[in-house]
Amino acid sequence: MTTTTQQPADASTASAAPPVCSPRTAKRPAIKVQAFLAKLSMFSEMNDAELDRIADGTHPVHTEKGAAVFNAGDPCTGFHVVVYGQIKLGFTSPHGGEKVVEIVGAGQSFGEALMFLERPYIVAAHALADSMLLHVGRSAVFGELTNDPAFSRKMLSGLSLRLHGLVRDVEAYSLRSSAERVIGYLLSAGADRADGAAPRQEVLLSAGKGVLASRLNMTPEHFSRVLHDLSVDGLIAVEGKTVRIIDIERLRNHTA
Amino acid sequence: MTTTTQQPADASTASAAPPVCSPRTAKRPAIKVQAFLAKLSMFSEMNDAELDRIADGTHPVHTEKGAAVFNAGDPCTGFHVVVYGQIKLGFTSPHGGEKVVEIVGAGQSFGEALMFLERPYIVAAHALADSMLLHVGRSAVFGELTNDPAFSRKMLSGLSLRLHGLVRDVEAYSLRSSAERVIGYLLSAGADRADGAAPRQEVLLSAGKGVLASRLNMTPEHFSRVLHDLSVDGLIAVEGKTVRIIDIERLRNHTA
DNA sequence: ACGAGCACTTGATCTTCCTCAAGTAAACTC
DNA sequence: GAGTTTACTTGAGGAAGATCAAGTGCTCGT
Repeated sequence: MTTTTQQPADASTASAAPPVCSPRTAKRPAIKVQAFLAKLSMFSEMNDAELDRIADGTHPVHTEKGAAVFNAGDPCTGFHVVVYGQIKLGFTSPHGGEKVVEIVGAGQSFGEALMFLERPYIVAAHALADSMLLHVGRSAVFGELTNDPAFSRKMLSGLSLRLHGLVRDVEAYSLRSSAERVIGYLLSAGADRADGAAPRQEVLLSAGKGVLASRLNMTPEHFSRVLHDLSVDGLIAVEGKTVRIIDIERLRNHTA
Repeated sequence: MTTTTQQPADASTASAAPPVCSPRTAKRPAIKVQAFLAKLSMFSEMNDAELDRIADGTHPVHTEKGAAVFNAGDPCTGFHVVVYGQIKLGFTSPHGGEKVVEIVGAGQSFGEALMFLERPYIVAAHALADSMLLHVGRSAVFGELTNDPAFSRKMLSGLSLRLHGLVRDVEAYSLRSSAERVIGYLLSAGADRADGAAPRQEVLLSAGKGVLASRLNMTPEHFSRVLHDLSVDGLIAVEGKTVRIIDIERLRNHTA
């Protein structure tokens, strides 16, 4: 079953489906759902039949920049995978403030945990860029869980990894200064693409500075100042959205 | 629920406290381990044979007050369940600071996530009181996962719940003032025992104030001051380790 | 290209919370 | 039951980061 663009397989029941289904069926990038899913570690060991069943419970969601994928309080009917684009997950406080918890890019997924808890979302998801997601329905996932222990293991690993990341965030928020958090981000963002030993010298900021600042638990102003200070000290050079790391050793050891 | 002093339910036989003894050998009746495990939601649907296999991979761990169950960097060979006592999970920063991430009481478990990731611990676990734990070995768990989908689901739910709690913590740390975090703690600790609608009037602090302060991301001094201020405003009354909630409505709406 | 709007920067001030330093009360030893 | 340790409180001062208020420079739409 080589699928073309997937129809909202279950549109009848999925009244909560985002309103983004375009009237013109024609020219969306026709991606092969199974092929895409198979590349995710979560589904990597599945055979064709399983993949087909998952794909049956999957439907595409197109979200334009700035639009919400879901809001806090919405019921959770499955989880999302980013095909292309970028999504931010965050809280909005009653007093108007916002806190970005996670920035999710292509190939990453979000919302699994809520799916298992049968609770409404506590964060909102907004597109930072025009994005295409796949929504994988809960029942498809639950169906495979019951007969595929390897898949269960993958899901457990995925959830554990996320938990681990969150604990590391808590550690950073609690006992690291804002400058240290910025440095930590730069180093890890630089390490991402590092092939071999040395991290990259040029880091492309993965989102706007305001969004990153919130992700790092600080105001945009303060983020700007930290970047400025690091530049003055000759540790980095900021050119728009790219940061060149000048002295990685001193950056690692920096304390202030 | 969150009582500090816990009865050593069955310490009678453990007078000389043999540090480790297999559940199967006669000294500590095997039946007890299974019976205890069966009460945990994680294992609640298991049949006797499964429970026996889990119990086979389980051994008791006695930890006295102040001692470490494990430290950051230690390899993770399974997860722990608290039979009685109380354990704190936390980071120690290189500069001497400490941040308590979680306080774990009887009937609760910890360390599952690391078990799935095959990574060393990133937090340390210390006993806040003389405690007895059960260490459930990874291979016993993994064995049951492969042939019990219901168990997998339970583990996924458990992990999801923890993730959810952590996200709520991040929200609290990010967009709530310290006074709001204290109030949130008091209300949720009070809600624990609430049968019916109204939360309890008397809250027994689940740990020492210093530990709680760290859990809530503030210094002991600041925690003390917040409690003082709330007392002065007539919202609560502090008597040692118990806090009487005087005006719950105003407490809920308190901002500052 | 033009202006409009948005994202980012920079500066001045203010708040929250931490740090350091005693002091007091409760708990544990002997 | 006195002495010591540990836990908590209280006070004064300070530092990290937030807020408010203008700027400046980009991007984007027409």
